[in-house]
Amino acid sequence: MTPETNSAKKFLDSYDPRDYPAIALTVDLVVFAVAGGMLKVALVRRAEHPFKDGLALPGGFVGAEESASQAAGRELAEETGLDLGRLPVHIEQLATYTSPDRDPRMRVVSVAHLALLASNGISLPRIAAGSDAASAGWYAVHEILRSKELAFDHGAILGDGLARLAGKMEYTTVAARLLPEEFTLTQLRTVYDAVWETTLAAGNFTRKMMPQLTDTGRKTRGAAGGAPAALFTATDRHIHPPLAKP
Amino acid sequence: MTPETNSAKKFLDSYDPRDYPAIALTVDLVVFAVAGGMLKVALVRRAEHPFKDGLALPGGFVGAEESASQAAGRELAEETGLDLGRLPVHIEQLATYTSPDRDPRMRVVSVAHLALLASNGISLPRIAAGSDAASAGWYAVHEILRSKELAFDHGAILGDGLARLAGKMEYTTVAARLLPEEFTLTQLRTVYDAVWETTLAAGNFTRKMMPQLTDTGRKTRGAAGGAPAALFTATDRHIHPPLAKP
DNA sequence: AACGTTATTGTCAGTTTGACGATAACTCTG
DNA sequence: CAGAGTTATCGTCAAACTGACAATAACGTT
Repeated sequence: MTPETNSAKKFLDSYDPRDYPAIALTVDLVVFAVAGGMLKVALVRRAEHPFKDGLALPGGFVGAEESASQAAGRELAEETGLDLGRLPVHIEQLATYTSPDRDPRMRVVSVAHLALLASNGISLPRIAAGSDAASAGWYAVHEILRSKELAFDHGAILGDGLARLAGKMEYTTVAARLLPEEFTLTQLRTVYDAVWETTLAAGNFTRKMMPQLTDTGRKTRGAAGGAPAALFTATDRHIHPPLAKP
Repeated sequence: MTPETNSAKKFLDSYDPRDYPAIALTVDLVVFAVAGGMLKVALVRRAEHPFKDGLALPGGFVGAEESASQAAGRELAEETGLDLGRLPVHIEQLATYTSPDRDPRMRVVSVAHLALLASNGISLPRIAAGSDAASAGWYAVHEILRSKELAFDHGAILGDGLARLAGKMEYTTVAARLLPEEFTLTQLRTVYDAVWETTLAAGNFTRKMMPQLTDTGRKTRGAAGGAPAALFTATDRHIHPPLAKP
């Protein structure tokens, strides 16, 4: 039996790092936010080869004493300049991409994470370019996916991230993580419309979601025309039965 | 900025493997099958320290030219002696475990995979112990989870695997991957009962699942009492609306 | 004060669910 | 070979849920 066919447990007992090609462990971030009725993703324009001047997901190296999720949080702060202490961000692991040739330089294993950034639905925080990036900004997700112009396998990762979010919104209240602590049902419906590229009926949406949320008792004031809307908060919860994507 | 805080892309440009601690990339397998009305998982008893004589998930090292999913398929064959060419097996990536101290010997990053082995629901193929294992066999999942006696973080991985399967069975027909190509509705219901630890009502289950499956036109023959049951096949499909777990 | 806009509630027909009974098609037993 | 026991499938019925609206109420603006 060759070393490769041994199990990892046995293998490790006689493992010498110098005998084997090094592996770089990284995280890539799919950072979503909603603005102007559209789902946006944070992308950086690469300053270096390969894929120089191409668009890529922000990401970075996992430190020796870190877990991937710790690295994801740290990179989110560093690479985009977002302050996690201030802004509430939801992060979860998405999937891991291990194809041996996904990076032409060496073997790079990337643990992709999905991050949901809370916003008011109008404006997004400016994001700063990280060390290797020429610039960074927010891009419309559905357009980017159709254009297929992301570096490395980041197009596939972005697609997986969107699928995860769209799916989870059917049976949980995650969509609320893209909104401020308190929000109206219309804001929440806007998130669904942005992610699903749909136009849900307001009345039915309210009837379905209302019981899943917590009414703060307060209402919006000074909206430009129209009745004031009730303000709700949400905790991550299962919707049962799910809200079906049309 | 320290090297660690650079993004991976920049980092790699000046990367020297010798400067950084090596990372072992492995796969762990959560192999499920149903027998005797219970959900079983394939486990090996460890022959070596650490966790000598403890129970662990089968797994192994990812080769230099392999992706994690390729390694998962190879290890499933090698570590358990199952012949994938013959037995139909469904494999999907589960999650990646990266805690720096999850293995006391060195940094081991493990990409866990979920594997569903088709069986007739009665007997399971004997599995052979891999190179590092004293023995290997099938264990009742729910009991193992309650006992919390798995090595490393394999208890958490097994729990995540079960949650993934249980959840996916609500809105897809994956459960059929634990059965032969052709199966009856009662067999399928047995899978649901085993995974969910429930007892679903036969009539309602039939009404709900029937339209999701393909009727072969054939029927079972020679069952020990009772009417013959129609034989169905399934392709991976969404169930809409989902079948709710009680 | 009238008007346009928006949030929320109400209505109603059609669908799905959960509980359970009825029927039909087998094997096994005496 | 005539029950008896089992099992698969279909039928029924009230309750819950959905999708498509209409109706009402509560604002800001003109």
